[in-house]
This record gives sequence, C-alpha cells and structure tokens, in this order.
Amino acid sequence: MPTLLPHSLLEQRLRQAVLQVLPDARPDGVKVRPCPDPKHGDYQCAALIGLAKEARKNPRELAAAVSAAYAALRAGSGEEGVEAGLQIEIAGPGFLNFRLAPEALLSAVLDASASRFLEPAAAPRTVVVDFSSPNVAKPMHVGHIRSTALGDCLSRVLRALGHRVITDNHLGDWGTQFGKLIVGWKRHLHRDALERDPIAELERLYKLENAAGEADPARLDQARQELVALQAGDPENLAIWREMIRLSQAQFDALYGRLGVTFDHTLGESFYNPQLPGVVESLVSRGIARESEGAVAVFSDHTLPAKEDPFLVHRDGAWADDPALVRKSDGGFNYTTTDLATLEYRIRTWAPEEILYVVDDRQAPHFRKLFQIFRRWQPEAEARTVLRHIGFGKILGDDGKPFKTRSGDTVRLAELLDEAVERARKLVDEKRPELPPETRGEIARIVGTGAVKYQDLLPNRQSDYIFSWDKMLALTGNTSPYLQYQCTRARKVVADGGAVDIAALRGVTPTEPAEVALLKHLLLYGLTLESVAAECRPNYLCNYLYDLAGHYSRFYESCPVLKAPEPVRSLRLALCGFTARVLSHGLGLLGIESPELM
RNA sequence: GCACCGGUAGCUCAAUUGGAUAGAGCUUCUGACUUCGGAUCAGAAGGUUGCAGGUUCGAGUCCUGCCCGGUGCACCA
Repeated sequence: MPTLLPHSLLEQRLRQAVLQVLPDARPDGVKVRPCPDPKHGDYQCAALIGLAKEARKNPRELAAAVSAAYAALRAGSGEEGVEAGLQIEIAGPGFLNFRLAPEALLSAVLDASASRFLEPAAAPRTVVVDFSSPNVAKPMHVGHIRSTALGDCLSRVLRALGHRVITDNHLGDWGTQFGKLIVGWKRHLHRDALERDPIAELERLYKLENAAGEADPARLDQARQELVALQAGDPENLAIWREMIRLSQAQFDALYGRLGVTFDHTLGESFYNPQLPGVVESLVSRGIARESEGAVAVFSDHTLPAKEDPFLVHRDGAWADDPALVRKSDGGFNYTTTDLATLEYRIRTWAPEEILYVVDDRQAPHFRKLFQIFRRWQPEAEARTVLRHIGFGKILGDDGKPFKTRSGDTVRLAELLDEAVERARKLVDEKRPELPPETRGEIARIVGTGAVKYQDLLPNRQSDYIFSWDKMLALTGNTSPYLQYQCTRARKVVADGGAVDIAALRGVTPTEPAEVALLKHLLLYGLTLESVAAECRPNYLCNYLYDLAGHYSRFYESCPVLKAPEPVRSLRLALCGFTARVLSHGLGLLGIESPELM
C-alpha cells in the first residue's frame, strides 16, 4: 500500500468519524485541506458546517461530536504514526483545525520522500491528450506554444499520478490548402530553396498561389482541380503531398526535440479521410444530419434551452439555425467530420475515460457542437467518456495586441527559441564568466527554453498574457530562472554536505519555524498535482514551486546547515535534498530541465 | 444582436473552486551580511476585487441586471 500523505490520512479517519455521528451523510464532500493561515493549524476541514445545516444541528456541537468520534477511532486503531501528538480544535462557526506534532510532520515527510511526495491515483484513468496539432507546409509559430506547453505538461502530470496517458498530435495534413500548394509546387518550385529551408519555400509557394487565386479565378479553379485529383488518389499529387509531409515532419521533430516534447501517436487528419463518407452516411441514416443548401448539416434537436443550444444563434431579434456542416456543397468534408471520425477511432481503439482537447478558446463553439453531435450519434460511447475542451487565451505583445514581429509577421517558434537562448546566454556570460563556454551554452539552452515555457504556464490558461523577454528571464520573482537557481543552490549544499542517514532522523524534533514551514509545504506537492490534473491548470504547480522556493530561501537564510551540530545538521541537509528533488521533479512536470550549475 | 472568456494594488499576475485578516513579483523607500552559492533575505508603502442588488454562518469566487475589453457566430481549421 502506498504511503498516504497527512491530509489523506486525516481525511479517511474524519470521514469514518462523520459517518458515526451522521450515518446518512455523504462523506465525499468532507475534505481535509491545508490551513491558509498557519496560526489556525496545519490542516482544516470546513465541511462540517454545511453538514450541520443539512442535518439541522448546531455546527459547533456537531464539530465537537465528530471530534470526539475521531478521538475514539484513533485510540482504537492502536497505531499512532502521523497522528502522534495530533491536536484537533474547533474554531469559528465550526471549522475543525488539525495541528500535527513537529516530529510527526518530519516523519510524514520522511515517508513521503520514499514515494516522490505524491500519491498514485486511487482509480487510474486512460486519458487521451490531443495537443499541438501544427499544420503541414507551414512554420510552427508563437501560436503553437500554448497548446504544446500545456498539453505536454498535463500529460506529464497525469502520468506522474499513475494515469495511462495517450498523447496524439492531430496534424493538419489534409484539406483545401493542398490544392494551392500543389499548383505552386508544379509552377514555381525552387529546388535549391527547398533544400535550404523547406518550410520557407512551401510557405512562399502558398502565399504566391493564394495571391494569384485572389486575382484570377481561373487559378483558384486550378487549385480546386488539383485538390480533387489528390483526393482521388492521383499518383503525382500524392507524391508531392507525401514529400511536403516528410519535410514538415522533419521541422516538427527538430522543434519538439528542442522542447523535449514527445507524442505516442501522430495521426493527422489524412489518417481519417477514408472514414469520412461513412460518418456522414451514418449521421444521415440516423436522422442526425440532413441536406441543406446543397451541403449536409446537423441542426438543433431542440433538447436544450435556446441560450445553451450550440446549434442556435440569436440574429435580427430571433433565434436562427447555426448548423454544423459535415459535408460541403462541393462534396468535400470539413473538420467537424474529421473530428467525429477521430473521436470514434480514439474511443474504439483506446477506450479512454477522458479525452482532452488542448485547443485555443476561440474554437469553443466548435467543440460544443462536436460533443453534442457525438452524444446524439453514439450515446453509449459518449456516456462512458468525458470530453473536455481545454481552452486558452492569446499571447499579446507589450502593446496589448497579438504578439508579432516589428514588421508585423507572425513570430516563428524556432526563432523565438533562438532568441530566448541567446538572451539567456548573455545573462550567463555576465554572471558566470569563469565557466567554460560549452557549459555556459548548455545552461543558456536550458534556461532560455525553460523561461519561454514557464511564462506560458504561469498565468491562468484562459486569460491572454503579455509576452515579455525581460520578465520571463528575470532572476527574481516568479520565473523559471529563479526556480532553477534555487534548485542548483540546494543541490550544491547537498553535494557539500555528504550522505545523510534518513532513517536516523526519525524522532528528531524540528524546532525552527522555517524548518516546520518547509516540511509542511513539501507535504502539499501531491495535493497540488491532483488539482493540476483535475482542473487542467499547470499554473497551480508553478505557484506551488515558487512558494516552495520561497520557503526554502527563508529556511536557508535563517538556519545554518553545514555548520549546525548533529542531528540538526542531518535534518537540514535532508530538507535541502528534499527541496531540490521536488523542485527539479516539479520543473520536469512542467517540461523544464534543471541545470546542474547556473 | 446573441453567446463564450476576461475585468483584482501604479504595472504584470495569484488566490487550494464557497472559507477565517484578498497574496506575490516589478517599481519606490528602509534595512540585514567579514556569503554553508548575494542570481539572497527581512520590513514599509500600495485595495470599495468594474458597478448595483441577491443567496448564507461566510462571496473575488454562486444567482440577476448593467458597464468596459477580447473572441466567435454556414461550406477555413
């Protein structure tokens, strides 16, 4: 049985106690959480107040009864463990405050250190995470950071908690843009340019043909014909298309390599192409989709109130249809159809309990429609699977408008990472000129790429944030360089201090407030990761790590480690080691490396 | 027009999802140290949480109505 963290242990017994006092109560809502203010205690439970109200009892009297039941259960269990010296107080309107003895806190930390300070999920789930999804023949740009960083981090956190995670990069490798690209390829391709910078050349071809199409309808028509030929399996066009995918994948691989991001599967839109006619037929035969203005579309089934119905829109004073197209009037399919086929495939193949779509907030209406259609189409499969759109906001420049280069172009991801590493290098050169150049280069790589990711993961994902080189690379404040620095500092002390006999620390009493505060914070790591996973919010982890670094700094400032007499020296050295481990593990879950030196 | 997402200190952002006195960083001012890594730490200043109601033991968080900003609304994804 895995080691339980104190909040779980207290919560388990508290639920038993609640059931003794109120046999009809639902214990799920009884949660034990850290006290926001340490003066009230270490952990608290606020749920009894609500339960008292439901049961029409006096909250403080109920709290007293539950507390007594808790004490009896504890006495009867025979084993003390973390509860040795535990004090429970009733406060305010009926809060239960738990105070652990300092030795018990230390003991809990020693136990937790054996399982990386986290608890494996009691009920592991299979979760598919769909993220990044760049387009073939286009450069990855600043707009891909958020989906990639968020999706990768959520996948790592879910895995760390013991869930089975399947990551899938749903590439944009099929669709109308290939008509123009093939025309461009056939008419204007520069082979040498393609070899030098394939993506730039493909982008040039697309822009050229796009402009030509706007000026000359005949060119547009030609693009359409090439697309039809491609979709019909024309060998020449297929070969060109495959070559574009190969070149693009090389670009993606290089960038994912720099970012340390991997996928279990890369099943692009084209993978589902053969299924699309069948999807539409199935929808039509079940009466979910019907012909409309030459296209095939899904309309409202009027089971929801108009305001909540994704297939209705208010226009000119009345509710009008806002259908989802599953086949265009020219016979082509669009992304709703592809996404339905993808959804069906994922459920059939992996039987996940949950699918996360880490996609820009602007596509929220699309996902509401998609999930609704799927519920009508395959109700049994839908009932077994939680479908969640994990949306996020935009990246803005310091003028408050979408982040662009000075000349107004989109910022390429590769160039952005280059600049981050360059800027980090300047800082390292300035701070640590004595290190060999290759070491400084390696530190700059880790600090630069980490800073870009951390800046992205720190704000609430739903809000827009302002991109700032100075802030992300600042050495103070809530930034990845600061966390990385604290990590290397803690590691250095551990290295200088030598090995510690962890088992010998049992029974030692931490006395300094800074030691106790750090111990308590270490015990919250697992709880934080659960919140991150439950709400898909990596910023909780960022803030936890920043607080941890703060607790560590205060501890380190007020408590000498290497000069302290035993057993205090070993205790403090162990705290440095635990802090370094949690910091580097947490950064790792954010997809950020921790350098050995800084 | 309708829907979704936001609005918190001068600026950039938090707040364990309904908990106790709303917290950090930047900026400004003041301190600590003959450094176990100073890329450090402590203190001060800064608030009617857009506005007005409501729900209750308790609201930044929930419900209603307004105001401001962003985004989306049939053959692109």
